[in-house]
Amino acid sequence: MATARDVAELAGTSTAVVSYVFNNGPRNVAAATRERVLKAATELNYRPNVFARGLKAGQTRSTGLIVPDITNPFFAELARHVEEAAAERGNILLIADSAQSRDQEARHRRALFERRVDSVVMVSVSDAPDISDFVTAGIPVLSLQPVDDGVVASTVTINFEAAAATATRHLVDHGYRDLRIMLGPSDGVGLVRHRRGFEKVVSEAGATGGEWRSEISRFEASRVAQELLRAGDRPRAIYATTDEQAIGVLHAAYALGLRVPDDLAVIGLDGTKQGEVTIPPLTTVRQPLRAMAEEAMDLLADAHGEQHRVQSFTFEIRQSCGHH
Amino acid sequence: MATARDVAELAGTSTAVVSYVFNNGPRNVAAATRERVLKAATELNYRPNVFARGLKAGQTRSTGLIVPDITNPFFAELARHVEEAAAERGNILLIADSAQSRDQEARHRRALFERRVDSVVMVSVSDAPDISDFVTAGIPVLSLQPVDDGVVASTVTINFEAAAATATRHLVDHGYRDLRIMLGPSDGVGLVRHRRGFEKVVSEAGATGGEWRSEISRFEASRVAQELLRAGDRPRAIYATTDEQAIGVLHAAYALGLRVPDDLAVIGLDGTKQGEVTIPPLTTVRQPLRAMAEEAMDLLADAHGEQHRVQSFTFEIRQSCGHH
DNA sequence: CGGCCGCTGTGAGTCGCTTCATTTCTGTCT
DNA sequence: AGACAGAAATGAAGCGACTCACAGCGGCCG
Repeated sequence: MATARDVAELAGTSTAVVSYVFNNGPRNVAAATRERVLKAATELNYRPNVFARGLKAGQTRSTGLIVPDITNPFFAELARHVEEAAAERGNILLIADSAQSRDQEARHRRALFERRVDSVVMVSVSDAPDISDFVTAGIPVLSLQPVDDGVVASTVTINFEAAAATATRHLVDHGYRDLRIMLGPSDGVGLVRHRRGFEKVVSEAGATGGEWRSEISRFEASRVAQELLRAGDRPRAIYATTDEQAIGVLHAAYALGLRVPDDLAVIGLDGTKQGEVTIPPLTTVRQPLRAMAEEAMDLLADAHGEQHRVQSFTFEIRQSCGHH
Repeated sequence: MATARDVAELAGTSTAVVSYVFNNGPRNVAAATRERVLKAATELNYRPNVFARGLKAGQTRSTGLIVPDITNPFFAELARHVEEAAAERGNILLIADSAQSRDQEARHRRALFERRVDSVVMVSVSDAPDISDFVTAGIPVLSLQPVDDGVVASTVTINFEAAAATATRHLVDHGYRDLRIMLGPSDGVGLVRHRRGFEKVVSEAGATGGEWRSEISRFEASRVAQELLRAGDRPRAIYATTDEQAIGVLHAAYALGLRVPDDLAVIGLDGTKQGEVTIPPLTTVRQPLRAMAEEAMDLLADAHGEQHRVQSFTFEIRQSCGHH
């Protein structure tokens, strides 16, 4: 493995110059010298050793991403966007999957910390993740989901209350009077906002509401929804706070022989691409992942204390809600 | 951030001893001293600097994983299993998503190389990825999909020819006589094996075969399948060489008003969990991801030259093929 | 009682890169 | 031509952990 010294020797110069060339500074290098160095580097297939660099410079040009469940396509898409945004800014992204487990998440936090990532983007399994290690080490953390007060992290999110209200209003406006909201398992701000948006619209419309909780997985959501739909007072419409759960609801309806949207309207939230090819295609509130990822990386790069940004969502009407 | 020197001072000893304690060797440390060191380390929240360690030791206890498309749940599940297998062996996993792009894949290979991963697990976008950097640097590479001759990498795969034959035979045995295979876009050994297994069974049975090609995405697969199904000589059964494509076929049928399995039987290959909640649930050949991940990490740890291991698949019969 | 062995502990060199202080070079102005 | 400013290049000092050669210290044997 070639080192900077090898390159320097071949180019007839010093390691300092090699470093300046590869980092575009902090000193200037004459064009001719730069050429020689680059040529020598190519010839030797030289790559700066990340460890030596990280050791000396104290920064690693890497960002960590923690997602609660990489098998959920929403988080997979999110990872892709964050990766791209990081790459555009010259950073590499370390993706860590918590597999829905708080312990795994904690393990990953420790691993990222030890690898001295410059910053962390996270969607935690919980609403109040312990990020004190990062905070005391001065590593900025940004959450792409609302977090409880007391968690010192910036956030980039959509307005979930408005999102829930939009979806619910759409259902109400099209005549549905018996609705349910399917919420996630944890009890934080996120849940509160979803519920508020839903209930406000329901009560204004004088409709019937009600909530169900499920783990964020299509499998659990299907199980829970089957219970719900088998019960006597089956609702006519369900708003699920994630697409993953909405897909479970679609399957539950299928399993029970109910037709969507004729017997049951379904709306999700997230806006993954796969909503286009569910059966039937899923009406959903789309989070602007690309823009959120960009803004996240920008905020982390500047890192002027805690920031909270709200991005706007779009409502994608497809067939599962019955009115397109 | 506390260093070994800080710990040593607090414990009244030298950095060498701190190192011996944290690595259990290579020198012995008296029990009393070890205690003092551990206590000091806890007090200072000391973590060995990964970069200093990696620089000196030349190994990083990290493995890279390159997948062609993390939004494909099969690869997401694969990533999770490989991550677990790596963690059990004390390694951390760096996940890289090629996003179906050869360029991205090349970029990730470079990034992993620079980060001096000890080994690489990959599923390439192509059948003959250029892994010469790793090879010349002595970093072992293992592919979880068959690769063309000339690629110096170990492999852990199932027998695709047998898998295709099993699925096809199931269709033939249940009376289907007009079949199609949906293959992926690239032209390597993988494709050849799938095709061979399919065609052998088709011709033995005197049935009608035929092949279609599609990108590995449910969206493209749906588009391609809609063309296929709209044509005059619509087949009665389709075997897709990935679940992702099979799901696209399911959607294509839905979009055209065909019922699965009554009008069209569908079988996939991969065996992701989500096949349980597709509409209808998907019959599929399951790859033993957990076992494959374990064996992959074991082979990479021992790294005795190129190895090729074949694992056994299972055939999961659900409703999409019409006979359960 | 001297010599030697084995067990602990220490100091310093090393990994490859970045960067600062310093030297060397180039070219312009008087 | 001499002086000098500014640019370019260099050498060397770290960054933090690992590890080797070596020193200190008992204890045991002859």
